[in-house]
Amino acid sequence: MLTLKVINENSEEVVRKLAKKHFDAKDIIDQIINLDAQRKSSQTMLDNTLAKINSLSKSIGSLMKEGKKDEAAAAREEVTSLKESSAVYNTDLKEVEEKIQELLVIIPNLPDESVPEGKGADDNIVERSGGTIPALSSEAMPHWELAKKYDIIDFELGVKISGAGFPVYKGKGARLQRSLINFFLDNAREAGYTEIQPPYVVNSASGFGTGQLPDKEGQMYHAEVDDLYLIPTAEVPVTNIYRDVILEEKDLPVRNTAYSACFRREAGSYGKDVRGLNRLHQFDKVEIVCIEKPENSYNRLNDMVAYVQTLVEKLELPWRILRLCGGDMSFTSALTFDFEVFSAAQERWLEVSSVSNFESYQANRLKCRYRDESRKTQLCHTLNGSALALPRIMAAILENNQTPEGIRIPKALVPYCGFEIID
RNA sequence: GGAGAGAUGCUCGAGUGGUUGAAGAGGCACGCCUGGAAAGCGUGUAUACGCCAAAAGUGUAUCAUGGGUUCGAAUCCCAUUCUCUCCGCCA
Repeated sequence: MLTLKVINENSEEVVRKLAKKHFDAKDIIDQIINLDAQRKSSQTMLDNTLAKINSLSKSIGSLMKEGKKDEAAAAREEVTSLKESSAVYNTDLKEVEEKIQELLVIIPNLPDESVPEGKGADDNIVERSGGTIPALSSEAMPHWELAKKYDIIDFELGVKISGAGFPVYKGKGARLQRSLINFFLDNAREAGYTEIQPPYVVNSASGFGTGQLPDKEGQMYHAEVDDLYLIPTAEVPVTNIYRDVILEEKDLPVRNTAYSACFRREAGSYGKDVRGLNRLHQFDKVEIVCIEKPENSYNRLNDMVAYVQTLVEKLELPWRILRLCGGDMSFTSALTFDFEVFSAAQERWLEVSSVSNFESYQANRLKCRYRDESRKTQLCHTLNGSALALPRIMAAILENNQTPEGIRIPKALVPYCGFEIID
């Protein structure tokens, strides 16, 4: 969430920037500024009252020692009445703080100046692209048919065991999955990321820290008995490592990578988008998470994008990078680059990675700070990206590399798989 | 799951109702000392929010978390969470 400081000091800029996300912030910002003024005055009143109570209480102690019982009793009475008013101020303060919080939480992050105007996916800008789209024969099959033909992914079996969106990978399909995970983790490690194995369920404080709660509660699986949430991405546990943490400047940048299964309810999705591997309730992903000094965060973002590019290149997939427009960006992001690979039989671009700079928006929720040169604490910037999400990579590999003899495995993966072809 | 013990600052650790934001030790930082280092000596060492134009300063809150008792709570009471020990179960 945004800081009160930013809202108070740059309210016009905040409203202007949020317009790019098609969020009309004028009223909310005004409300917050008013509430914040109330908050300050309530706090001042409360503090002054408490200060009086404290000093009177102390004097009672010494009056009792000196045997001045009457004076002590008088002080006691005064404290009693002060306590009544302090309770009122305290209630006021809590109420106003809650209201501010409720409003802060519904304001999206400010988009960076470089974010293009636009309403939706059609307005995203292609930054660059590479690879070649293969020319497939007219008998080319989409990946869900290939999966059946070679018996490597069983969607119906997943329905039987769990439900739609929980495929069962078998034989070379399962091995290819495992190979991709190792390939991604090894590449990340070589690029300087520290490997983390996080929990796959998190508490609500973690869900709040990264922004899934309270607004996206319906998108997570919730184990109610223990009040734990299945993670929708490793971003949640890995970023929450740094919740309520003050880092030293020398600790930055933090660069972590983690593999996890990801669980998403995907309530409201339907149609061709969800066919086959295109959208699942459980899928595998390797994530990269960085924490940076504010002045370095956009360089870091570029590094992360460049790194993800090396992955799609090594996998020999046709790829493109999109700079998301204001209307297509996530709530919490300041700047996002999406990676898409072309799935040649479906003839569609599939999003396989989303790399974002959240600036201090997430860090403010997390209370992730660092001590700068002058030993002052200030909010870090957080960034993350998929590197990469497996199912759509799998879909593209299967479709793009299909031949009459079978499905050819990209060279870079062969050492991981132990086979060159699925036949 | 059952029984018991516990949770204090960066760490260890004292503190069972009244200048305790918190003794003492260690660590760390800076300074002195030294040719340099060690030792020694000295100083400093939380966070958040208010007040103040700002610095200086100062107020409030925080001794796991949330409530309660009291003029006053790290200290007493209740609930929750977590940790440890023993028993049970177990990949």
